[in-house]
Amino acid sequence: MPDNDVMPPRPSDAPASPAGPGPGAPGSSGADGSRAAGPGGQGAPGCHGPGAAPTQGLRERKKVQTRQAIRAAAYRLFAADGYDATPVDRIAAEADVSPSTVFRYFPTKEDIVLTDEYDDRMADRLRARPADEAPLLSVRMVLRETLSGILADPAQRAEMVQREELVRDVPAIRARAYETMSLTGRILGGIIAARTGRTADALEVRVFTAAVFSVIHEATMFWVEKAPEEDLLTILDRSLRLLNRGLEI
Amino acid sequence: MPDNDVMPPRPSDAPASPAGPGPGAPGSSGADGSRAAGPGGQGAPGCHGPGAAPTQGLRERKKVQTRQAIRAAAYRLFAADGYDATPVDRIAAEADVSPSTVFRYFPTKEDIVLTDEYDDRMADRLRARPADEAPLLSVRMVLRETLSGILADPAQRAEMVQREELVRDVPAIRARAYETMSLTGRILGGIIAARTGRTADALEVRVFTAAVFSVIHEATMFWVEKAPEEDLLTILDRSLRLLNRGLEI
DNA sequence: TCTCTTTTGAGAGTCACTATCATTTGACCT
DNA sequence: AGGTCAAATGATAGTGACTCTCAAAAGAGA
Repeated sequence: MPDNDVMPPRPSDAPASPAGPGPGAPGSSGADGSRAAGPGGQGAPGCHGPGAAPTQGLRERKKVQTRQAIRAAAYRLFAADGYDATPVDRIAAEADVSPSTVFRYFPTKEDIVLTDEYDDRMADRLRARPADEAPLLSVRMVLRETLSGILADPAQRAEMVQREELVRDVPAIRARAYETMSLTGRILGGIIAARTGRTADALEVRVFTAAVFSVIHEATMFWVEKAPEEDLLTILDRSLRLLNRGLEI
Repeated sequence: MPDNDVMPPRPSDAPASPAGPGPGAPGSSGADGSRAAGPGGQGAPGCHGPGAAPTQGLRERKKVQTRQAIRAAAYRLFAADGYDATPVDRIAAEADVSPSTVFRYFPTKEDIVLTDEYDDRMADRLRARPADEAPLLSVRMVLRETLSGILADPAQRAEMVQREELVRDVPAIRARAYETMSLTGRILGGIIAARTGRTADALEVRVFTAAVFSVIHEATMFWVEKAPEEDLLTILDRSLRLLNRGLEI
């Protein structure tokens, strides 16, 4: 049975399994390969110089291409006509693939917007922090490391802003964003648990990750809604420090 | 222009309005009238004693009846066959109304499960707390007052457990639950803001409500998943105290 | 009982998604 | 080159949640 390398897990899978993420790694499928997938992003799929060894086989490169084409088409149409007014069929037409192919690459329309590639990198960075550091401080540092890279690159920054605007404006996307958040939270929870000698499903660990991610989300929303020119990192720092102060406001 | 008294606001409404809740109160429509709407709940729609004056006209009473019938039918079928395996048409048939009527009463299938009637009461109780009390303590007290009432009544408790189980198991419902949460958060935010001399959309206020509600949600999930016999109030207290300690774990 | 308004039901349509199957296409081997 | 196999694609036909519209039914008030 083929079971399609291309297909990430559906949100409606595993409806009643309280266990951690299954063998088929959730979150990012790592298949993207190149940054700057945004509209017009020319990226660098295999351009390590003229005549360099191709990164992978033709098949793999085409998959990355198709994925980016669909995403770029979608972002373009969403920006022009709005999310709800853009049927998947039109995205498929714009990306020059069949509707079925779109669903093969992205299990839901929302996932075209919400495929997070940062989770793995953040998890690695978190594991790299000293084990005796206060968990909340570790999170702040990791956030700083990860985001400063993204915000520095105009293309990545623009894509992030557009995505957060969609999160802000479209209920369906916002809803999935929460879900993604709590999934990422589980990864974080595992790391924090290991470090503080608890199990990942201990109440304290879950409360910690829920609060942290919810605050990160809210701070990001504040940023796109109210202060897009201000420094996101500053806003996040203010927010997480408030959390660290026990929410004494 | 009729504009249907029965119809609560859709989740997809107001896609780009960053302003607070509009004039048409979001959250609960207050149309339910009686508690214990769960399966078999006989409640007390107008039973203030034999021969007492009817609460309202026949029309209003029928609306409440229909609403409860749909909800009861849905809960029954969801428990028997599962949420995804139960089409709205079958709920309509079971409740003996047409499919269109179901959608007139509940804008989405998820809303059949997630109509919160507690928001208004909690908001009132929060406003009643002394203004100089620490916000987080106020929230804890309000939660205690509200929940102890619900948990004491077996019918209400059973309905709450069933609802939280659906939130736990069904991604679509969980997603809407987050949305409901952040909507309720806005109400809370308004009250906290007024009390601490800020605007409702100040970063500190938003971070506060986001953290609080997310923790309440996570603690409740912990309760249904891990410790349904334990006291929910104790779990919530532990969680909110951890939050108050600045998440030092 | 008559009229007005609200509520309901019926029907057709849209769109996100699923399942299936034949066709194409890159990968690998000789 | 040519042939074989597995994987990716496209076309087609569903299902199910919703939306819109309009005519019939039923409570409210005179």
